Formats: sequence, structure tokens, C-alpha cells
Amino acid sequence: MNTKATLKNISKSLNLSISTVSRALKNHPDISDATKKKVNELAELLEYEPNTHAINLRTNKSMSFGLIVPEISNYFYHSFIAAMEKQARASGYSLLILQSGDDPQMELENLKLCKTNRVAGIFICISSKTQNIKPFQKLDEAGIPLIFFDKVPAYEAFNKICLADTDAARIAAATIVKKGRKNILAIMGDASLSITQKRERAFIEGLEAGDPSIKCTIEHAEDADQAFRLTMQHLSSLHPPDTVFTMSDEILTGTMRAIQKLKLSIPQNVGVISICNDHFIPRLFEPEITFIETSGAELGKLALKRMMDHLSGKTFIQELTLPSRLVEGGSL
Amino acid sequence: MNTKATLKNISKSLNLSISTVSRALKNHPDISDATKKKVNELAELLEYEPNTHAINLRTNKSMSFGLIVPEISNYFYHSFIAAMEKQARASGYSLLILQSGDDPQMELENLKLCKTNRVAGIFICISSKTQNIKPFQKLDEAGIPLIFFDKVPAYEAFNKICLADTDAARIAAATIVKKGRKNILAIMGDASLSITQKRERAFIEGLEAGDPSIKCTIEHAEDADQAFRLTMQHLSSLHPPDTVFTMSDEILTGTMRAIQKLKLSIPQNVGVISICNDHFIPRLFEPEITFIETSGAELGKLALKRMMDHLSGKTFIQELTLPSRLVEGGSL
DNA sequence: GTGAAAGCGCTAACAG
DNA sequence: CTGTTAGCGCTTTCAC
Repeated sequence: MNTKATLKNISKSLNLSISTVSRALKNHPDISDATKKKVNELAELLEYEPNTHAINLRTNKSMSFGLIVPEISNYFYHSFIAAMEKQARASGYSLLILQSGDDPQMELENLKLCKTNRVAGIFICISSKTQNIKPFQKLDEAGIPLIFFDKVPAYEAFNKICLADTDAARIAAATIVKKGRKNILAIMGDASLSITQKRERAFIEGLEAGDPSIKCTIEHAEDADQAFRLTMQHLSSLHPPDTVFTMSDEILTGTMRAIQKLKLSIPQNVGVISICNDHFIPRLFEPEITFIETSGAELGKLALKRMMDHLSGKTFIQELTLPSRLVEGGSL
Repeated sequence: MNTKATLKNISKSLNLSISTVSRALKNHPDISDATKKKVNELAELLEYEPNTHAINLRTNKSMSFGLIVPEISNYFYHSFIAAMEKQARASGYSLLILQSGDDPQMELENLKLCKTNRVAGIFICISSKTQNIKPFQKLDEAGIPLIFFDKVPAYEAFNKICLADTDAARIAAATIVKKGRKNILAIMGDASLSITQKRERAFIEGLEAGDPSIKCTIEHAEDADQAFRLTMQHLSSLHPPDTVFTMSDEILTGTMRAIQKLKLSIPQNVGVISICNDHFIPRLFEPEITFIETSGAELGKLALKRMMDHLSGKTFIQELTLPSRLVEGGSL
């Protein structure tokens, strides 16, 4: 096994100084073409690979971002992550991806890992139980740019990239009104989350403003199974709803199982509309489900763009919001 | 902003040498308890964070693994990735996750990135077009352990972690035989892939061995839409199959859309059985789809375990295979 | 118990 | 155009 190629090695073989070799490899204008050629050829031959750690140490920064999510294996985050990896790469950065398991303690450890790795910036979607924002404020003091996305703390002085809280719910309500539906079952998420409350309020207001004669029943489901049960119950009641609205992909999957079980036809027997992260779940069914998209991939791109802006000097605090859009299927 | 805490800094404030501080922080037995206490307290106060790059440079290794996948946002890989991140973390390692976009060129760049980052090991699922295995062989010379998973090259002298090629297909065939189904439509993946060929052969042999009177039609679909069309076509023919077998989650989703569109009842009008990566897709339907699990998460755990073994000296070449298991739904 | 010193591989200011 | 030098923060051998 030939010893690892380094600048030192190369410089010795060529009777040049280390700095000359370094500059030649970077195509520095000071260096003569002849020298550049020699150096590059030998580097090629020896398969020289610059040592990132040495560079990072010397320059005191690194070309990687920390990305902390509750869990990778979730059809919102993974599209976010995929989009972000691609974008980051395009700017020469790589990603240190860490899962918190929705545990604040783990979140702190992850933060530490980001710090010891001297990442150039951090993206974080906080756990639902995170209370203490001190550690995040400290990052700023340490000069590490921080961008919250999706689940963000209430404290104002942070960079945040969010989905429009109420936008999607309002569009859903407007669509239902437009289609002339009258008896709605709305299955929302965990009632204690602020996102649920906001969407719920916007949805109800949207319906009332659009058509006061609409009747709407609100339910809350914490997971797909609960959504399944609630949907079963309402759709097999004496006066079943003519339309079901679900607040997320997960709830939609539960509701769809119930509709299949009852062998109801969509949209004849019951209409369906949902808020979803992308077309993946809505397209699994026939007809495809009409949904309002709150795109994880788009959010990822936006977050990365904000970070790059920040890195190039636009360091002011900013709260960005990603608009939602209606994607028509045949379910309403 | 207070200047960054370093060993040097701390040692100066305490009138100790750098090495003493370094040792104290590592709880080295040579150092007196009094000194340890002093050092740790100040380190705490100054929020000392060891500089990973300096450590990596000095020790010439790093506590991170490279992980190269065709794409993150895929319901096989993301569960693999999630499981692996968790396991790696438990051993003190972090992950450099890179997407190749199924492009051999990008794969090479990723490999390079892993090398410049001096990762402790690499996991890779090669792109479907990867032909040249030279770069992988070179890694071995460079002393970087390499483990292929899922999509692996044919060349023998590599560490590989795979799903059992034929196992899952054989179980599917046996299950169909057992249920007394007679007229099967099997929708396989891309016919040019070796995994498809192996599974196809095993499936057919399994059927013939179990019940020679079974009729089986084989089709190939490259994506969900094609699976949709093929299923539509066969199920609305004069002599429709009584059972559809699909080779992957993706194909299953296409087939299910067709079955919903035709408003067929499962399992009365048509039975369904599939090979899937986890219960996510099968559980979206009612009744739940009976499937043979080829678990991404389990594969991830196994791959990491193999890597850790390798790192602790068990460097022999090994090809591990993850067994499949039947998960009964109500679809057959 | 503690310290001095060398050096990991690289960059960049300065000198010529 | 090229070389010299210092040093990033840390580990580790050797010496006291």
C-alpha cells in the first residue's frame, strides 16, 4: 500500500515548496503553467485527496450543515432532507443528518455534535416537547447560523421557515364551499398543537364565510388508527357527512382505509379533501385525492436558500412562509 | 462574544500545560483529582467543545461513516437510513449521507467526498448503471472498509449485505399455493435487473412445485403507472386472474389503484400479495395487503453491525443475507 | 503528576 | 513566480 499522498509528499518529489504545490492545485494565477502541469500530473498519479479535516482546522470552518429532525423515516422529513441534500451539494456543502427521536435531551446532544463538528450552519425542526430555547440563543453568540423549519419555537428573534399555518386550511374550506358540499366531517390532528388550532379555526371560518348553511363536525385524531375509527363511526351513522376533510397525510390514510372498508364510492358517496405534503399518498388511491400541498421538498429548498443568503451576509432575522396550493384529484 | 475555548486557553488560565488539560478532560489516571476538578470546572464554565477536525487530523481517522444511496426520498432507503443513523449514533458515529441520483458519475463524486472526509467506512447501494468496480477496489487498498447493501455488484471479493434474492418470491408462491389460487398475474420489476430475474424464476418454480395446475402470467412494469395499466388490462379481460402478485411496493401501489378503479373486492374478486419493505404501504388499504417483508430497517441494522465487526478486526469478506417473512393481511 | 515538544495536513501572510 | 514561516487545536511520546 503506497503511502497517502499529501502536499508535503508531492512537494518533496517535485523539489517544490508545499505552498507552491498547494497553489498549483488551486490554480492560483501566480503559479507558472509548467509547474501547474507537473503538480497536477503527479497529484493525479498519486491520487491526491485533500484532507478535509486539515482544511477545516486551518480555516476554522467546515463545508457542512447540521440538520436535526425528529426522525428521518417520515414522509414529510425525508422529502425535505432529500431536497436539501441536493441543494446543499450544489453549493458544495454536505449534510450531517441527526435524529432527535422527538426527545429534547437528544436534541441537545445533536446540537453539541454540530458544534464539535464546527458546522457552517444548523437547520432544526424542534421536538414537540422542546421548551428551553437558551441553547439555541447561544448558537448565535457562537456565530453559528441557525434556521428553524416546520416546528419552530414561539420566540421571535429566530430565523424560521414555515408552512403557512392557515393558508392550506382556508383553501380547503374554499374548495369545499365551491363544490357545494353541505355536511362536513373534519378530522384534525392533535388538539394541543398550535398548528392544529390555527388550521381548525381557519377552516371553520372559511366555511362560515363561504356558506353559512354548511354543517361541520370537528374531530381530533392522534394517529391513522384513530382516524380510521372516527371515519367509520361518522360514515356509518344515520346522517353521514357528504365530505371528509383530513389535516394530514397520516390522518388521510386512516380515513381512506375506512372508506374502502365501507365500500363507499368517491366522490359520489363521500367527497375527500386533505392537506398533504406531496402527491405520494393522494396518488395511491383511485380516484386520486384532491389535496392542498404543503411541500416538504419546497420547504427544504427555501431553508437552504435562506441559509446561503445568511452566509453571504444577509444576516437579519427573517420568518419565511411557504404558500400552499390546491392540487385537484377526482375526490371531491 | 467570548473567544472560543480551547485547550490552550484553559491551560493558560489555569497555569497548566496543554497536555495536562487534555489528559484531565479525558480522565487520565495520571492526573490528580484536584487538577481534574479545576480543569473540568473551567471547561464547563467556558463551554469547551473539543474541535473534531483537530482530533481527526491528529488521529488520522474520523468518527463518521459515508452512506451513499440512489435517493433518500424513497420508502426503502429512508427506513434503512433512519435505522442506520440510530445504530451508528449508539456507537458514537455519525453519518455523511449522500445521494447519487442513480448516476454513476455522481456516485464517484460521492466516493471522493467520503475519501476527503476520511470517513471510517462506507456503505453503498450502487446505482443501477454502475459498471466499473475499480474505484471500489481501490478503497480497500486505501484501507477504507466498504460494505455494499441491497444493490450490490456481482464481483465476489466484497462485503455485501443483501435481502434474500429468492426467499421472498418463494414464500409468495407457497402462500398462493396454500390458499388454493389457480390463475395468477405476476407483475415483476424491470426485466433487465438480476433481482427481477431471480425472483421471477423462484416464483415460477415455487408455483410449479406446489401446484402444477396453477396458471401464471408474467408481466414487467417499470413504475407504478405501468403496473396500473397492466393490472387494468388483465383484470378487465375475459378470463381475469384470481390473484395478483406484485414484486415491490411501487408496483403494488399501481395495482391497487387499478383494483380500486374497477371497484373489485379484495379478496373475493381478486386476491393480492406483494413483496414489500415494511408495513407502510400494505396497511394503507382495507383489507390490509398480505405481504412478504424485506425490511430496510433490519438491513440497516445488519449492515452497521457488520461494519462495527469489521472495524474491530473481523475483516474477512462476507456476504450476509437477510431472511424474509410473511405478514398476513386479509388480501388473499 | 506534569510539562515540553513534535507533528497531523493544510493555508496564507510575508518575503524575496 | 516561488519559498519561508507560523499556526489552526489536538494527541502522544518522552523526559523530568
